[in-house]
Amino acid sequence: MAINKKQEFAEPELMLADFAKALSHPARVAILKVLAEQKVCICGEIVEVLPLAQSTVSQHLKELLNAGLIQGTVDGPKSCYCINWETFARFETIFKAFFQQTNKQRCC
Amino acid sequence: MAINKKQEFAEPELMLADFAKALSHPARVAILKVLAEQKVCICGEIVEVLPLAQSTVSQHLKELLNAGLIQGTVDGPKSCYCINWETFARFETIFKAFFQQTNKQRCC
DNA sequence: TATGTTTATCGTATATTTGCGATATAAAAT
DNA sequence: ATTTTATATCGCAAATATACGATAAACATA
Repeated sequence: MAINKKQEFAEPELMLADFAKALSHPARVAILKVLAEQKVCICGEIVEVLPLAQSTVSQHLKELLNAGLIQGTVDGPKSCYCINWETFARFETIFKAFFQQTNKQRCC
Repeated sequence: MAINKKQEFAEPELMLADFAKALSHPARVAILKVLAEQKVCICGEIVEVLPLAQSTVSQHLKELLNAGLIQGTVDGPKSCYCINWETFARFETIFKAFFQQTNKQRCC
C-alpha cells in the first residue's frame, strides 16, 4: 500500500483491531489454548506441541507479549509464559460495548 | 515464508483465527461499528464515513462478507449491508469455550 | 573454565495484506 | 438511446506477516 491509513482511525477501533490481530493466526490461538489449559508453560514445551520451528514460536510468543495477552518470566535458562486474563477481560468489555446491543435488527 | 503451515492446525483454532483476522483491521471494525449502530447501511454512506477510497472500502466489505460477519443485498444500483448477528453469537460461543475457564490461575 | 541447554534475535526469502486508480457492470434517470 | 449514479473488480505498488536457519545470549553443569 502506498500509505498506511491505520492511524486515521479512532482509538477504540485501533485497540480492538490490535487485539484481533494478535488472535488472527492459528498458531497464536493454539498457544493461548495450551496456556489456558495450563498443560504447558515453558517455551520449549510449547514448541513441541506446535508444528513450527523454535524461532517461529518465539516470534509468535513475542507478538502475544506485545499485545499484552500473555506474560513471561525468566526461570533460569527457561522462559515461563502464562495468560494475562486482565487483558482478556478488558477486551471483552470493549467488544461488548461495540457489538452487543439490545437491538439487533437488520435493515436488509 | 517458505511454506504456509496454517493448515496444520485444528479446525477450532483455524475458525477463531479467521474470525479474528476479519476484525484485525480498524477499517473493518469501524464498518461493523456503524452497521451495528444502524447509522448507515448503504455502501456509499460507509465510504463517506471512512478515510479510504471507494474501492478499498468495497474490498473490506468483501472480506467481512466472506467471513460471514455481514450480509448484503442489492437495492437497485445501491448495496445495503447489515451485521450477521448469528455469526457473532457463534464465535462468542467458540471464544468462551476456548478461554473462559473457571480456573484462571497463573503459573508465573 | 569449558560445554551443553534453552531461548531470543537477526537476516532473509516468500506470501499475504493494504490501498488506490482505472475500468467494468448494472440500474436509474434524462 | 444516452448519460448519470453506485458498486464491484482488476492490476499494480508498497507494506506487513510468516517461516526458518544461523547465531547470540544467558544460565546451568561437568
